[in-house]
Amino acid sequence: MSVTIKDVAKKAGVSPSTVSRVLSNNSRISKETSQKVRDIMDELGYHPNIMAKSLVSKTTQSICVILPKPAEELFMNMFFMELIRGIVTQANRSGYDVLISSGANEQEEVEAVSRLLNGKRVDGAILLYSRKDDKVVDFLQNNNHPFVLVGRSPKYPDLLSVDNDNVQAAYDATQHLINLGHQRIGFVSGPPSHIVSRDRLEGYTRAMEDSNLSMSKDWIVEGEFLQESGYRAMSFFMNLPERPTALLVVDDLVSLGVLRGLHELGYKVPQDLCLVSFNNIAIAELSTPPISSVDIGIYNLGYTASQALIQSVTHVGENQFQKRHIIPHRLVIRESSIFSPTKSEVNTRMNI
Amino acid sequence: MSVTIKDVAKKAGVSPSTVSRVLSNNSRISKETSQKVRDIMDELGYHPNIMAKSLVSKTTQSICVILPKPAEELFMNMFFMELIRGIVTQANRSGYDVLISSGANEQEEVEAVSRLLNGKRVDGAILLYSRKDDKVVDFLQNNNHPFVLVGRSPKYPDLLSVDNDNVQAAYDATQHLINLGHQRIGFVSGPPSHIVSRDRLEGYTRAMEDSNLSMSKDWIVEGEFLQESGYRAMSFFMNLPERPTALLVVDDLVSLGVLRGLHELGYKVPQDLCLVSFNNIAIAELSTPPISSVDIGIYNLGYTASQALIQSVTHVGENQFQKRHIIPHRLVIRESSIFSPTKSEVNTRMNI
DNA sequence: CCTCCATGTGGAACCGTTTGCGTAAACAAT
DNA sequence: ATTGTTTACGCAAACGGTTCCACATGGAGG
Repeated sequence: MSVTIKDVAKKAGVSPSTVSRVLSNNSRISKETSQKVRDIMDELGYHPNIMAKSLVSKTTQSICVILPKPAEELFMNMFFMELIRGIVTQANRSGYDVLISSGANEQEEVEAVSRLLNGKRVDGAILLYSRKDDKVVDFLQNNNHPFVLVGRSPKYPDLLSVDNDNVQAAYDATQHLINLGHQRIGFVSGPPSHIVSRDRLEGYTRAMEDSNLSMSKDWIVEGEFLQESGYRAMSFFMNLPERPTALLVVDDLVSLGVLRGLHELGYKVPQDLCLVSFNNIAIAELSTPPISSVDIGIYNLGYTASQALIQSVTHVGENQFQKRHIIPHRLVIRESSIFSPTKSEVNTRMNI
Repeated sequence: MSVTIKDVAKKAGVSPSTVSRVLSNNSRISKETSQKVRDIMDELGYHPNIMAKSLVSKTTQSICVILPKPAEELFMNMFFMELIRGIVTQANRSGYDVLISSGANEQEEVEAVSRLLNGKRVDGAILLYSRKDDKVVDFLQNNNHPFVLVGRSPKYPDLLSVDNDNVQAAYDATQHLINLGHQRIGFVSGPPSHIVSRDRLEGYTRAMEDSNLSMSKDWIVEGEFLQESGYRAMSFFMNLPERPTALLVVDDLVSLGVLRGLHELGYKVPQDLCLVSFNNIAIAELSTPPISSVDIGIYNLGYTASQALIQSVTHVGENQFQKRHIIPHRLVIRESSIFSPTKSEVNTRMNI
């Protein structure tokens, strides 16, 4: 049997209400009483029961985050851990706890979220928006539960969301390659159903157009967010009569596939082909050679998502705060796009 | 205002107790009443308030897992996500929720855990045991809260724990190299403060001894669980008058460093040096060449940890169940240790 | 016909907090 | 001396459930 507020009250010779008021030290309690109660609390090892507190306060001081389905596991592992770290750090700083949930399929996800939100176990949810259509989003909207999307959705334009400016990110990355003298730049995209693929493609296209560089359909291939897609894209590009001299790749993992393919065929990066990709997950730095990548601030995405959500649950009703949060990106240049002077080889990249 | 058990009771023309009994369908409620109540619940969209339930039942149906400090972030990202996935999946299957917590330092970790466990927000904790000394472990033990360790600890031998047989794992990996004909096998270890380094070193040593292969101190170098350590170890080994022909590496990330170093110096893997490492995180498969690695079943570690913890909190007092769970490992052989026939190069590995 | 037991349900206490309202005491102002 | 105001605290209801106990009903057994 653990020690309750009543035990403290009794031992201190006051009422439970007084102890409660000491706990939330905003009320008018005399210095002496307050100190005495605090001493007793320490002595007895009192810890307020969070469940009881949230029963009456009608707030749980916790949020949940929905893990995507196992199918997307591989792609998401590094990404998601970083995101969670950001979320948990921010949430804890605001005195909130974070609950992780998942479901084997969309239906299970909805059930899990329903149990958590409707059952008043959490105050709000963070979810990764991936597909164009999402039953979880629909559910949360219909029951108007507070939630925030990581990513953006054309279907739900004015939801609370945290995202990058992927168009600009792709523009910047492409511009980087153009500045290096490249004119024939290919783009390895993801599935067109993902908005992020489309945004990055758009940024790429704009940058090419702005520099009056020609593009053909051959310069653009679509795939999944998987290594194999990169491998296939690579062999497609390298078999072209006019090969590109640089590639913009939608995700680091895909880049890894490109890299492996090139390695197998005996091509060198960046000498034979330059590479820039997106997301800057750990493997970008760790691969051989390290991959230039647009850092999208995953931790920051999580941190900001948590912040936005908690703000919206604590100030429910007030509608004046920002809906869309754009996290800044930053191009991290590594060996895959720039010839490294530490290696004593002939730089042939400019002879294109 | 959400719908409560009383609303359901009133509308159904029964008492709250009856509704409660319908919810936990074990009591003696007539078929018709039960059905009627269920219908009303659906109609009203009733969801039991989890907080209220756990206030009286004194069980929260949730556990927490403590993230290690940011310092270990890099090493842990992929590992931890996989672990969490295992934990969450199992927990959800058992009707439990999982709460993620972290702290900037050990003191903060203790405070977080104290708040969660003493505040009765969670029923138990899962934690990664890393160092030889751990305030969190001490805290949990002293307040005898249910918890399970992922990893093993020589200081606390008979705690509830989930772990691999790292000695055997290293033995198997070494034996694999020996079977391939290697005689000069080096070992790149982690920090000796980590029990996992010591265990794997022991397995390596035993295997070498069992095959009557000579070892010198030069064959064993210690480092961190970082890429740089691998890089340094590589240059140490390659400068030796008598180089090893194969390396056993304590972690995939370290292997990546070795690989990069070899690549820079123009050496080929596995032709010039064979590599086997541990953990089999995603990068092992994705690197060039793919790294042979001992899969330690990270998901399974998490899954089992959750299972063990939940079992121990639901059957508290009963002391008869298993304390130490050993998760099986499995050597995954890839190109880094075996010459791949798909590549048309001369196999020089056996000419050692 | 009376008792007994099984079955189905209601009443009320309780879980550990918070909080609105009430009040006693002390002091200031009239 | 009476009234008003402030300060410090207690009482009790509420939050939304669960569960022990009581009670009514209806057959079965004697």
